[in-house]
Amino acid sequence: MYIDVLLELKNKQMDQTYTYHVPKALEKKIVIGKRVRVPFNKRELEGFILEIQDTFTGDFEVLDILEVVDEDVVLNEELIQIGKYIQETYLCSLSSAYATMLPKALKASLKTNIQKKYQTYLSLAMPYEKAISLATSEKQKDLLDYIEEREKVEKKEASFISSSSVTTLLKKKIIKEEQEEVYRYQSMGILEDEKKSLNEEQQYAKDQILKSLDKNEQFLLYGVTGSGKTEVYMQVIESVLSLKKTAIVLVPEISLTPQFVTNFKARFQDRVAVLHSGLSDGERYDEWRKIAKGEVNIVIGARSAIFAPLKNLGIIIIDEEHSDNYKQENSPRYNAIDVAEYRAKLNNIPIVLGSATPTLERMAKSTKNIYTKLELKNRVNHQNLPIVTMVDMSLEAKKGNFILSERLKIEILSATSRHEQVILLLNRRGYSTTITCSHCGFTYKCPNCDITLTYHKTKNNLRCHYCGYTTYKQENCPKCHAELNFYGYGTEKLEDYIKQEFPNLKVLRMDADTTRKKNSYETIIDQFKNQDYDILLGTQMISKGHDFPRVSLVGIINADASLNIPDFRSGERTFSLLCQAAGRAGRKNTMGNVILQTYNPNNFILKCVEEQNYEKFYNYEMQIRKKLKYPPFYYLVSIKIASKEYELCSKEATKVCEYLKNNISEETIVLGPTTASVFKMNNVYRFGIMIKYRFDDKLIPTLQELDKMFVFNNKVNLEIDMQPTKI
DNA sequence: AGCACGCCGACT
DNA sequence: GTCGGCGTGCTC
Repeated sequence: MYIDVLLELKNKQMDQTYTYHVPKALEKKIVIGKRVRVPFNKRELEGFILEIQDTFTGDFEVLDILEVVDEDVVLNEELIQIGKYIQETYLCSLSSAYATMLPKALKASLKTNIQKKYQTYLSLAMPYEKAISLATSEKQKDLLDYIEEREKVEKKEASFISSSSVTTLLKKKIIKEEQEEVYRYQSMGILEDEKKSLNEEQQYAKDQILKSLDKNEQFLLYGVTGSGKTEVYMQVIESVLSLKKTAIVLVPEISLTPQFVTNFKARFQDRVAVLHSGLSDGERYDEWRKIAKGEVNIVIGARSAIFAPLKNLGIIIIDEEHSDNYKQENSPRYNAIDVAEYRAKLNNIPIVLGSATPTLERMAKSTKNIYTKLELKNRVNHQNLPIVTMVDMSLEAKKGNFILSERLKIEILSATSRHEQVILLLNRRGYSTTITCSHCGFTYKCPNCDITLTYHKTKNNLRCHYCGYTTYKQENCPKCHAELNFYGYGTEKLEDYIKQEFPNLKVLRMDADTTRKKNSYETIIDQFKNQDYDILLGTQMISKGHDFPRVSLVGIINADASLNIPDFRSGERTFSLLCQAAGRAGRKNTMGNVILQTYNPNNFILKCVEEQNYEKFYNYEMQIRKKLKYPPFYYLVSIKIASKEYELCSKEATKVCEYLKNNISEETIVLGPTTASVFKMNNVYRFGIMIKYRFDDKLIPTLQELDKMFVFNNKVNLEIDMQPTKI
């Protein structure tokens, strides 16, 4: 017997299977998808069995495998196929595809040493009466009684009663010990749950989905914030489970959606496995095995949960479909939604994509009936959407109000005087974004990256938000010793300012700097929910799906910040972010009030936010996308060429561009090379090339060829990003 | 990636 | 004379 083994070698050129011979003794352990230990170039490696053959007809010497690592299959047939899909779609190596699909413990690498955890249990080795008659002391009899009562007892627990008796009884074989596998992750206890009745829209959505449970239909569940999408998901899943099928639910980021997970746990109890970033490698391994063994029927998790080895999959649900988090930003740059669609097709099952602000790509597909659109127009219990008021900050600036407008100050005071809470969104952390000398124009810049440093007052240092470079601020200009000016402001300064302006109000700040520690995110959310504080201010993480029943006012401090990011999707992101933030206002019995501060009051996107009019935003943005040949009208490929040597990088980028133009369809547009948006990062220069295409048979083979050309180039790195979400 | 082989500088 | 610097070549 011969097997083809895929080894996890970082070099792309080596991404192929290698043939090995299986010694007779190991033959019956061989199954496709298990890992084996093999000799490879004078060392030992692990790899996946991908093919089994009876004969071998090659002209090279084959070696024997050393060992079969797994008892159970790691990569089942479906996962093997998904890996191939990822390799082809995102032009990555097959081994790296499988590596990202699996928990650390199951990767084909000898470096991990995460084992199953066992507990030892004691039980009687003979009938109780006989055991008692053989006991030679009271202690032993007590212990036998104790074990008899409970059938089996954990060894640690029994030893606590009398460890010497345990040893003697074991030696005399009156009791026996057994190893049993235990799972490390302890889920929360039983939670209260009430099944909510659905309104007409929700019921219709549910019925439509249930009609298609045996079809590969794609649904876009377009529902405003607070329209009860979660309840629809849960009731659909209930029906799926009753058919003895299973479900995957993807959320953007578990830690940002504790409410959502809690609801599922309460409804489905221990039939749910939650894959979140807080699990240790051992816990993750245990959860994975629970899923593979069919001990749970629902998996909730972020991006990588789409690879959960559930059998008999019945539905895939993706919440907050518009989130950037579904796309992995390092290789393999896969998009979990594409993988989900592929997996749904493989299983011939429906997929449901939910959002209050769907991506243009998916809304466009729904107008072409590729997706079935299901709309939830009303908030449950008939609440109105909040009222958004735009404030022109250029007028405020003339009055000397640079951070908070007159209007927002008044609203803050009025809301807090009614004991209502306030959320302030400022999508920029730190204190000041730029420090410049008033005399010579010196600006603190990162020596490794091409950007200005952000001043953090708490630590009194200057930090690069790209590479983490940190330096200390001097009192005066390091060049000419003149006075330093601070420009731009972040959450830190906003916090300072609020404390000054409203000394009687209690303020809580939440951003990447205050949530670094484990659980600090939950702590801040809980503190705010418990109404220990009047104001919660922070970056976009405060806008995620939380219910704060007492919040009646949301202030968007600088709506322009995200609008001015140089990315064709910045308008879409701004609309989505601001609508979501606005949705935090007035969720229960209170009318929501949103103040939107901007220097661009005529900006069309912001006007759409003010009206909370998705249709208007969609029609406008689609026109722009069409004119500028962006998705959903064109597909994109982004290529990044990076090197520590500037000249070389520039030269290679030009060459790549020429190569592309000569080898792909004339219809396809090649733009660049241009310097990447952060031109120099971590001392590496970066050039970007953008490809816009519709149909091009030659593109993929050309990109694959290009990729190969750079494998051996250790001075210049080339990375291809298929359907990028960020430029 | 690693681990070998291979050909040149400072040292017990 | 060696020990070891890391260039490049190969891996079923």
